[in-house]
Amino acid sequence: MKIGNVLPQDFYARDPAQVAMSLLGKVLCRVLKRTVLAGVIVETEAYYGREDPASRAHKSSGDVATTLYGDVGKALIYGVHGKWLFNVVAHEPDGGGGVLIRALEPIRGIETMKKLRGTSDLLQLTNGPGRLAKALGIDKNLHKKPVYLDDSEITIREGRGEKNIAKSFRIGVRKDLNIPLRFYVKDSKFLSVKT
DNA sequence: CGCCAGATTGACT
DNA sequence: GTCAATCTGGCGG
Repeated sequence: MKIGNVLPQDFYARDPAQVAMSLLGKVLCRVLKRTVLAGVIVETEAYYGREDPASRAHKSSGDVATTLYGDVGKALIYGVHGKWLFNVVAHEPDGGGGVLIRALEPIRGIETMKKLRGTSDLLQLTNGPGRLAKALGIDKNLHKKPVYLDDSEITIREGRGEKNIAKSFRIGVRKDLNIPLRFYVKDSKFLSVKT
């Protein structure tokens, strides 16, 4: 699997749902010390701003909400239930929103990921937002880092094209919108939930 | 200032 | 099936 160039910042200057769908098949690349950890994105979810009851920007003016309305293409690390979740800020110029990365197919640094995750089961390595964050050594230190700079510790790059895309409602959300905002590669073995 | 909820996971009864 | 862990921000549950 060849890892391509980083995606430009304006890739993220679109509707979050568009970006979420376009990110499938792209490669999330993490440089940890000297090791490259990477995986193909196979599952994403879109979140909007104040109008989205599931968004952290819904009734908030804190740092996370501000970041959701700030520069696109920045990593947004969100802590919940004792885990770190990895998002990318993505929205149109006048809006707010982001994309949650929910699952990866590991392609580089698999041994390191196994060590970080404490499991040797390839299929369990990155099949969930909290799991992939742990497998890639993602934590609050990466908050607000740009993912569109080639020498960044965390980047998103060109990968393979995906056509077999399906959608569903978001996972684990109590107050969802009435539209499907989860996107995934239909036949991937690395999804966070079976479909 | 303390308590609760939240986009989850894994351990335990 | 139930429960707790880690962290942030809103609210007085």
